[in-house]
Order: sequence, then C-alpha cells, then structure tokens
Amino acid sequence: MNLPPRFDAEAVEREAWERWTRARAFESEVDPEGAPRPGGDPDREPFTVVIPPPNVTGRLHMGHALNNTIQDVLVRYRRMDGRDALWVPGTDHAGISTQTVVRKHLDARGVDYRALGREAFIEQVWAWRERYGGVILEQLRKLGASCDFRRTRFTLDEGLSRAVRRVFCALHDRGLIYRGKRVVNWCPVDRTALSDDEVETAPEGEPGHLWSIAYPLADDPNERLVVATTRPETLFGDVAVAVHPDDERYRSFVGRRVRLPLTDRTIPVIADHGVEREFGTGALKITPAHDPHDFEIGERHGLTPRNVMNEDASLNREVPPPFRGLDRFRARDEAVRALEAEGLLEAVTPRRVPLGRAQRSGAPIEYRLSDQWFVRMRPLADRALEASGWEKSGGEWTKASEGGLRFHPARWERVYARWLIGIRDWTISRQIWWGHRIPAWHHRETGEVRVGVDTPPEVRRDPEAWRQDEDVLDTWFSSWLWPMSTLGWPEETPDLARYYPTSVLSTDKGILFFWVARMNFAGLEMTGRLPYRDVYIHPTVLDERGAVMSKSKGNGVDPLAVISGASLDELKRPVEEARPSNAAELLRRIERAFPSGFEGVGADALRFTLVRLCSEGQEMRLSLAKFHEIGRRFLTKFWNASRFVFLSISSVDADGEIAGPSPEDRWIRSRAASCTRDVRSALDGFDFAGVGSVLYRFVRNDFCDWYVELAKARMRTGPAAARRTAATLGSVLNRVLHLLHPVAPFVTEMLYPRLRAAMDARTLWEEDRPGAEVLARSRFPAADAMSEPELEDRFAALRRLVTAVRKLRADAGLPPDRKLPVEVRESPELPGFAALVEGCRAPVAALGRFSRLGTLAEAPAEEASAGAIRIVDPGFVAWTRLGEAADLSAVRKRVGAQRRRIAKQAAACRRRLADHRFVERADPAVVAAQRTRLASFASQEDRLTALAAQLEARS
RNA sequence: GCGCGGUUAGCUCAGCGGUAGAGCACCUGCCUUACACGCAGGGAGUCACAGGUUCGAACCCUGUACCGCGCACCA
Repeated sequence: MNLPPRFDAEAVEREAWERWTRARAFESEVDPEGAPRPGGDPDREPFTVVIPPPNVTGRLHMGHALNNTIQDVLVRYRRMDGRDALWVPGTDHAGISTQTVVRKHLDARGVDYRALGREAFIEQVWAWRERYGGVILEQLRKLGASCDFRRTRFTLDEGLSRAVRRVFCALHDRGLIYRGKRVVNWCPVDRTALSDDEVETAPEGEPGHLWSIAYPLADDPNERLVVATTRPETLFGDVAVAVHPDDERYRSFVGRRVRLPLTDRTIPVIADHGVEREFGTGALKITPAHDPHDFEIGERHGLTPRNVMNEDASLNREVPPPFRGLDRFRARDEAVRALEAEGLLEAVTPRRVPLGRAQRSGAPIEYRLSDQWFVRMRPLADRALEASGWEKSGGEWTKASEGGLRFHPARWERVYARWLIGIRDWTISRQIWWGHRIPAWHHRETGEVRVGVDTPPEVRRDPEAWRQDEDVLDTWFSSWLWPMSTLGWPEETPDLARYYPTSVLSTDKGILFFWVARMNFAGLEMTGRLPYRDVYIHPTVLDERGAVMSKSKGNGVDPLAVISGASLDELKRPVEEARPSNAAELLRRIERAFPSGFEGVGADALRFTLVRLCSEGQEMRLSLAKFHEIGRRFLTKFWNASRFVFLSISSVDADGEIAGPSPEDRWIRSRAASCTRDVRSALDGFDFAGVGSVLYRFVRNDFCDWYVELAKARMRTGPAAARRTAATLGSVLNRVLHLLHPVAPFVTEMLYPRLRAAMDARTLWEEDRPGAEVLARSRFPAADAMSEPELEDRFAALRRLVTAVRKLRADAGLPPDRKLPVEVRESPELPGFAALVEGCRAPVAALGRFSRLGTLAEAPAEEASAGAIRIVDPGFVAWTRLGEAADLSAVRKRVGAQRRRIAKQAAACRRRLADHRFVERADPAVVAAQRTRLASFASQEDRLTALAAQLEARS
C-alpha cells in the first residue's frame, strides 16, 4: 500500500471523480422530486449555493477558477459538517455577447445574420450552444466543483423562461414595469438599447473638442447666438436654443427665433434653469432626441424631438441631403467644415469630454430616443434597503439595524446601499434576437398592449390583429431570478420549498449592482424573502504587475494551463492573439520564465494557491510562478509526508502491544485540535487566506518539521512504540485529510481509502476511524477540546532548545553531524519542561544530534570551569560543550547581539514600569505581564552577561 | 466632484492598541533511508508622510502624497 514517489495529479483527479460519481457524492439529501436520496438524511439543514452562471459560450478564466474554488470550499465544508449541501450549476444565455459571437462566426462565413432572419438566426445560436455550451461546466469539473449536476440549468430553459415571463407580467400588473419613449443609451454596433450599468466612462474623459457655433437670429442675421457643443453633428436634431432665465447677456434673445445652421429651419430661443451659465457660451442647443438632459428641457417646453440618426448612428433622412447616410463621425467632420465655410464656426477648443462606451462592444454610446421597456426601481430599492436594516428619515437613509443580509467583507454593504439610494430606472428591452422575447402584444390598429405569461386570450382569438413585441429582455432580467428559478419558481416545487432561500452567494464586485442587488429586488418582490443570507465578494484577480487580466491584454493566466500544463507556444498564444502594445516584452518574459513551457500543477495546487492568496483586500496578484511556489510546493510536501506515514504504518507489526501516547503524540494531537479550531473559525468567517495559512503552518511547521522527524527516531525504539507512533501518524494524517479536503479535494480523496485500509490492516485505528465511504461525505472534524496549550508552550521551548543547539554548532563551525552533549534546567516560568524533555529524550536527542540530553535540578558544578557554554532562553537554561575545535568568535558575536536585544527590551520594560502613569492607567493584566517579562529579561540578562564574560575569558 | 480600498523586508502579502511576521528571492552549510519541488541555519524593515488621541500607535483620529477601484458628471 505504498504511494508512488511522485504525485500524479491527473491520475489522482481521475480516480477521485470516479469515486464521487459512484457514490453520487454531490447529490443533495433530497431529490428534486422531493424523495430522500438512498441513505439520505432529510433532517439535515440545507446549505444551498447557486453558481453565478457563466456565459454559455464562455471558457474558464482565473476569475471563475477563484470564485468557484471558494464556493466549492464552502460547499464541501458544510457538506462534511452535517449540512444538506446543494450547489446548483448552470449557464447564462448572455444575450448580446452570445449573439455577437455567433454573428461574427456567420460574418466569417459570409452570411449576413439579418438576411438569415430571426428564426434561422436563433436556430444557429442554439446550434452553437449545443456545440460549445457545456465546455465551461466540464472545465468546472476539472476544478473539482462539487455541484449537483443533475440540477444544471440554463437561463433559456423552459422553466426559467416561464419564470421570466411571470415576473414581467407581475411587475407590469403592479405598475413596476412600464413602456415609454425615452432617451436611452444606444450601442450603434449591436444596435440595441443598453442600461446605464452597461455603459462605461473613462474618469478622465476622452480627447475631443468643444465647438462654438453661431446661430444667426432669424429676425436679424447680424445678431448671433453662439452655442457650445461637443457633438456638432447633432445640430440637425436641434429644436431650440436654451439660455438661463437670469442670464443678462441673453435676456433679449428669449422668445425670438434663430436660424439653424446648415438647414432651412428656424428654432425658438427658450429660457430654462437647466442651463449652466458658466459653461461654454451659456447658450445650449436643445436636441431632445439625442441627449437625456435636452430631452427633459424639451419636455418642459413642449418641444417635439427630432430623431436624426439611424440605428447604426448614421444620419437619417431628416437631415439635409449632403449629410444623409454619413456615419456620425464623418458627419461631424463634414458639419464642422460646412459651418466653417459659412463663417458660423466661432471657436474650436480641444477638450477632454466625458464619453460613454458600450461595455461589450467598446463603441461610443449614442443617446437615442426610442420606445423601451423599463423597470421602476425606486420601490424595489426601498424594499431592499429596508430588508438590510436601513431606514429613511428626513430624506436620508441610514443603517438602523442588523438586517437580513450580510456582506463579506462587510464594507461592501455601504457600496451596495449607496447604489440603491441613488438608483435609476432600468432599461430592460434590447433590440436583439437572442434572449427572452418580451411577453407583450401590441394591437396593430389601436396600439393597445397586452402582457401574459402565455399568449393572452384576445391575441389567440384574433392573432392577425396583434403582433408580439419584437424586443428581448436584458439578460440580467433572467439572471436576477436565478436563485429562485433554478429551484423551480414560480412552481411550488419541493426544491423551492426546501432549498430557497439559499445560503451564500459568492461573486465578483463587478456585478454587485448588475446582479446581486437585482436578485435581492426580485427575491423580495416575488417571494418576500432575500435570496441568500451571506454575500461574499472575492478579490479581483490581477496579473503580476497589478493589471486586470483580460483577453484583450493577453495577460490572463489560464487555469487549465495551471492544472494540466502548457507548452511554450501555448503560453504565448493569448499574447499573440491579443497583440497588445507591449506584446514583444510580454513574450520575452514568458520565454525567460518558462523556456520549456509550464508544468501543470494539478487542480489541488491551483486551488490551494488561490485560497492561500484570498485575503480581505480587494485584489489578488497572480502569476503562473505563484502556482509553483505556493500550491505545488505545498502539495508535493504533503504528498511526501503522506508517503512517510504510509511507509511507517506498513513497517509496524499487524497487532500486538501498543505503547501509550508519548509527550510528542499528545503535542501533535493538541496542535491538530488547535488547527481544527482555527480552520473552522476561518471558514466560518470567510477568511480563506486564513484557512490556507493555518493548514500550511500545521502541515509543514508542526507535522512535517517536528512530529515526523521525531517519529523517525521513535519508530526504531521497539515494536510497541513503533505501533503507537504509526497510529499517531495515521490518525493525524486522517485529520489533515479531512481539514484539507475542502481546499484540496482530489489528493485527499485519493488518499482517504488507502489510509483507512492501511490502518485497518495494522489494527491501528482508535476511536477516530472514519466510517464514510468517500471523504467528501465524511464528517468534518469537530473543534474538540483536545488542545493542551501548556504542553504546546513547553514543546515550543523544546523546539527552541534544538534550534539553539543547531545554531551554536553552525556558529562554532562544527560539522552538522557533530553530536553535542546537552544538559537542561527548566526555568520557574515554564514548569514541567524538564519532565517533557525526559519524556521524549531519545527522539529529541536524535533530532538535534545530541550525544546526550540530561536534565539538571541545579547548575552543573563544572559550569564555571572551561568548556561549557550556556544557552539562554526564557523557559530554560541549557549547557553544552563544543570541544576544542570550536571557533568561538561567531558565538561571541551572537551572544553579544542577543544581550543587546534583551537589554533593550528590558530597558523598555523598566521605563514603562517606572512611569507611574502606565502603572496607574494601564490594564492591570498588562502591567503584570510587563513585570513578568522584565523578570524574565533580567534573569536572561544576568545569564548572558555571565556567558559573555566566560567566552571572553576563553579567548 | 463623491465614495471605497491600498501604501509593512528586494517581491507578494499577513498583522489592526502593549515583544514587527510569513512565503518567495538572497547568503551559508548539507544528496541525513518521505521529500534537493528538499533539510538546517542566516542576513534583511524610521510599518508612505505630517499632525493628533493615548501611559503606550504599524494598528485609533485628522490631513497630505502616490497607486488602484467604483459612482456621478456641464452641453
């Protein structure tokens, strides 16, 4: 039953999945139909997580890897901790981006999707989904995601589509969805409206100009009103010029008309408070169809908007012939040229202008007046704020009570609340084809509108008279139902009854508003409950230089390459495809760092690395190298330690006597108990980096460096002691397998049955033999009371003793294998230390290479005589003899440094204790602690002084 | 403009009122029968800056600088 010397991640992963699949390990206790699974326990409290559904055409990137690792850690932990864990997987139809992908694919084949027509195009998209739609879910499996794959959902599934229609109608009936002609953000590339959240504006603006254009007065061409604009091409849509009512400069113009340049129209000059006197010339051209602010002013003055653009932002037939059909930027140039020719261009000022761009296409947004559907957000947001314990008084929202939603880290709540407080209506209609078609029908004659989950009766009676709305809904209009709809809502399914509301939502801060806030709205509005209790916001993954990873920069680290490895060419591919400006440099770096490619580290190492780096900051810097440094190193170490445990177990007698626990057995068990407690509290507190570091320290610094090393010697001290040692090794490894499993599920699952069998074969189990067939469903260790802090303190001192002797040997220039005699006497501060030393004398002597290890009640008589060197420590004094060959100069130097350090600390203590203000005001416990420290420093000082003198004397 | 993070060892970060820490990198010595993807040891920091609160500040408060993120935005 010995393990191969090398850890083969791929084989381990394959085996673990076989075991999980056979055991149906990730199926919830209760089936979707409501019946308990075989051997299932419906009394377990549910723990539900819904996956943030990735884009159906997407592939796994590092952000997914991180987020899904975190969810898996949580789900596996709770599943092992006695909860009925259900993790629901699925994908999102991602309207615009999926449509774009397929459209480009058709373009490449020379097919115009519009010519294809709506139905044929949608068929193409479905076909695409059939081919590529499962990729990301398969990739999640590679990660180890313990989803209940039976419940995999897609936002366009029939049930989920029905949920969308149901919500649309419900909100419409409640007056929370309305249709209206509004100025919306328009993407001329995708030819659709977008919500405010889908528009990005560079904080510093983008390079542009401010043009000052003269509008001659209609009644007196010699008088001119000069307006300022950054978008001259929109002047064709002008319906007025507005000035501030109190602006003395323009008072005489109000009520008159100006001639609109380049056209034969005249437009009125109006007065409106919405004009900023200081900006530009103080006269504002009003283009209601192409600017939201102008639209408001136009409404106030009863002006009729003029739409002058086509869907692709070229100028339409409303403009004079020379400009018709021109793209907006061409039109801008042409308009400026024409204005200049007419002598109407007063000034051009280069200027950074705020420019919105469509998040997906990157194209500059155009404002466009159009009929759209909106969700009235204010009532929904108010309700969500109240559900979080916020209260409104005097127009101000303040946090008043706990509320039903907890953010981790907590600071995100305020960001969330701020957005809710300033919320605006949500544009939900999209002029694309791929998505949920709006369940509204318009009467061809009367313009009446009917909505319905199913086709309304009137429409069925007279289908010719009605047409269904052409638009589809924003993708988020289905995603916001995800926690409900995946569980069957609006049907009263057993799943919905049992698993909703869900427990935790883990996601990226980037979709806090898009998704999290809206899910809360939908949950509260439709079920009266928040869809989850905890929201965890994970850090954003950055590259090693702190830039956000993105396809277009080619700086992403591919999780699958991390798991399975990649050749040099494969590593270079993303950069070559993205062709960023620093491509050459990036390629050089890759070549330098991984000349022969990257060796895969396996999913466990990937996960461990991500967990280890997942701290409360909002960023996580990553590079390929980190996965070697952190994950692979640790997992290799763990693998080898496991090998040692298996070797040890198989080397002992199958039965026979077993010795009682030695001090180091009790110590490592105590440490294991402390580690268990710490891992649990870190997991409970969403402190993933903490989970990683607690496990790392225990496995490496306690188990490998000390217990295993001591065990080596102890294995040779007779069959009964060997059996005891093997039993402890196996038992502690078993504990580690459990604690580590949520983070590194594959290797732990693979080792689990082997350890059980090995221990069984040698009859070494005690009360902790695990019964479950798979580790994934075994019991997570309890934070039991086995920890012995005083023993841990004494053991820490023992470690310092061994280290001190090693240092001394190195300082003195003695060979590492030179054995030294050591005598030790405990200090009053650390009672029981001598007993501990005696209790594990042989293995400690072997570990530290001591020729003997004695304990003394008093200082040795010969201490004053030549040859003995003291080791000074707060917990003990020890002596050794270095022999003739020793070079004492380095020893002297170190003793000098130690003296200075102790003296400094002692002085600080004395200063503090001499200050009556400290003694009077500080916590008495702190004062007492200072006194104790001072006593310890003082005695160490004395001993070090004596030692220094003694070393001097010997030179 | 408003808000939120960050600034601690060469690098990546932890620590968040009472002895400045880890990993990597670096230096020295070791192929010691789990592991050289290793072991043992070592050096390395005015905790961004300036004030304040406190007996005591890396930690709390105020301000400044720089980096990052978000929201809003005057045509």
